[in-house]
Amino acid sequence: MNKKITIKDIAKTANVSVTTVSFVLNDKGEKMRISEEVIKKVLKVAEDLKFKPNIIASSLRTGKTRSIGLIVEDISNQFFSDLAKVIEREAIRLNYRVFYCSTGGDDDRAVELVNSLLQANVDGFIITPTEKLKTTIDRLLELQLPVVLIDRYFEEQDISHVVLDNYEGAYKATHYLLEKGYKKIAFITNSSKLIQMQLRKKGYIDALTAAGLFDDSIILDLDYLLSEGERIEMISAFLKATSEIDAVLFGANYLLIAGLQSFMKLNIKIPTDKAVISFDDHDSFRLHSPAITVLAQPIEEMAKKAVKLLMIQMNDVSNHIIVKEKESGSLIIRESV
Amino acid sequence: MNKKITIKDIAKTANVSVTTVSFVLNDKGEKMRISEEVIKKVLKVAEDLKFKPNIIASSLRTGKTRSIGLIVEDISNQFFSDLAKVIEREAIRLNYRVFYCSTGGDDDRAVELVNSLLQANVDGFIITPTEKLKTTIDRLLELQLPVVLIDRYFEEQDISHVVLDNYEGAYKATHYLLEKGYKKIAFITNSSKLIQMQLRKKGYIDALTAAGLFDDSIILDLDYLLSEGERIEMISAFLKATSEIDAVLFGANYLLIAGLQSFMKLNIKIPTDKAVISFDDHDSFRLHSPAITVLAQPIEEMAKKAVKLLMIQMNDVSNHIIVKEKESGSLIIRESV
DNA sequence: TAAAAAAACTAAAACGTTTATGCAAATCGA
DNA sequence: TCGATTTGCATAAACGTTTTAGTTTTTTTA
Repeated sequence: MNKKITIKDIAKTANVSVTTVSFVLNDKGEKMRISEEVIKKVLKVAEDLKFKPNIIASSLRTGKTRSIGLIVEDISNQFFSDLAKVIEREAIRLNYRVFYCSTGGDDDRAVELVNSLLQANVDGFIITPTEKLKTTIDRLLELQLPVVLIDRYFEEQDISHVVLDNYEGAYKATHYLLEKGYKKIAFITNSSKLIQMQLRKKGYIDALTAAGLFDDSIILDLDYLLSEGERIEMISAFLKATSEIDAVLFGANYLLIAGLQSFMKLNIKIPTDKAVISFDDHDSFRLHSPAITVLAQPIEEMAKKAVKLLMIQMNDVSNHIIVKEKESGSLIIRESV
Repeated sequence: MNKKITIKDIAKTANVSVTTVSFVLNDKGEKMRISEEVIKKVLKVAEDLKFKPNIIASSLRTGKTRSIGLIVEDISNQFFSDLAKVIEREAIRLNYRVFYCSTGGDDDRAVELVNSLLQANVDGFIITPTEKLKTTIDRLLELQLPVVLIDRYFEEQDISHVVLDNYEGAYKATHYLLEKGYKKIAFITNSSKLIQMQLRKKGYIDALTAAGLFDDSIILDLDYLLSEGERIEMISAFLKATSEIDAVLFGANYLLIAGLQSFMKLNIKIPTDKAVISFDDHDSFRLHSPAITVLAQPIEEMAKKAVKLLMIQMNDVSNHIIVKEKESGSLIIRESV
């Protein structure tokens, strides 16, 4: 019906060239010495005709799509969905759209997603990397594409990232348990080689070692790809085998979600039988009785900062500015300790 | 460095025209009577040069972007993030990318998001509409754009949608409470005029009316835009004012999330003091003790069906095929009744 | 007063595809 | 055997922008 208005139509009705229209609409009117008068006329015509620029055409010419690719581990995990929500909001505010995808912790899938986003010509990436994604990310860096990692990074890779200060967080949480008099503190984590888990483990170990209470037999490593049922099984088995422990630190929210079910199954009472702290907050943890003490990540700040770092790279084509942000987590004390 | 390979490059090295290359790569070789021999040669060269088509250029010419817009109410609500996860997976499987956005229940924002996606030239929309989005969606229909609504729809609008059978679900849940002997059953809902809430309410009312037990003073309507704190306040006040009720049906997961905190505050025990059922499942509800009985939506099926209905419309340019799907919810009986 | 510089625009190429149209050579029909 | 088809490909226009390289007119300079 009412066919699309193009800058050609504007040019025609305003009696100027498309070049002029383009300059004006891109705010380059002054720089290109288009007269005040013409600028006003063009602007008015564009308004009158309700002109909406064709982003595709613009993208083809400029190579920019005003879209960013967001790759997280699992959108149905509240930590990531909260993160995604803020990132999306910030992006839209800056007139960027976001393509969202979940890796599910699968390396191959992650590589595919990167390739897919690459083909879609996204202008930049915000990525929660999987274990072996380093070389794929190296490729992006070689292509000079803006990338910021979030939640985790690779030690040997020079790249902008924003992560929790996992070491400090784990140390703080463990120390809090020690302070409260717990002595046999277990750590349930995933077997990921990724830095964020390694640092959490290190913070835990160092805090215990400092207190002379470290015992490496009470650390449980679970594969990320286990089903929830399997996780519950394995945690239950672990708890049975280590009945002497008096507190448990969980390395991620989905681990405690399984853990709580194990506790229920084994009829272990929190905090009387065992104290509990988890990384990452979650609706379930607030609502649980007793409410769970957590080491919460400042999601809003982290998301905002990630977008900011990405924009810095996007606006600075020549130099690849690298900023490494480490955010401090906050121990939210509730009733589980 | 290694500049982008285009079909022009392929044409040159294969000694054919770009037309031929385009035909071959789009599987139109046979139809366009390109010889077997040439087809093979072109394919080989494309492979050798590791050709990746430029989607933008293709989009500009064809008007198709192979992307869909997904607008949900709130990605950080588990119901929607679960939905989004499946939709994304299905879309990628079909070689579509998805732009994801949350309305936050805000009409103005929803309109903006639609416009933004429109400008991005998405090929189709999957939308959880807000209250006043009907006319905006009408616009999409006029533009002959594929649209499917999910979770809710407008009664007077002829459009594909996939929703829960909310009436049946509410009736089933209420009836279950009646069966268990509860007589004063309250309903806590949001004040949305949207059909899905109205049907839930109707199912509830009809079930009670059939049992001769309907009392409209024990329905609590809460505005969607209230903060969680305010919701807790209002639910608490309501529970105090209506101490005679012996069961509560919650119209959505986020309402029970507030409700559980009210129960805790008022020291009301489930299910001894009051029985509880909620729409939508949630990690917290499984983990809660007692675990909450819910009317769960078949998210996986709904998401898959939504994508399927969208694809039907996308592949059939001429006719706007309308399919209205009503999925049956399942009452997951746990310990809160 | 003529040459140089500045101001105010515009023509046309380019981005990488898709596709309508064209055209020569080979095949067919009568 | 000669016009009509069919086969097998190529030319070039088109999608809607952005941007380079002009061009014309006006103003400044010397």
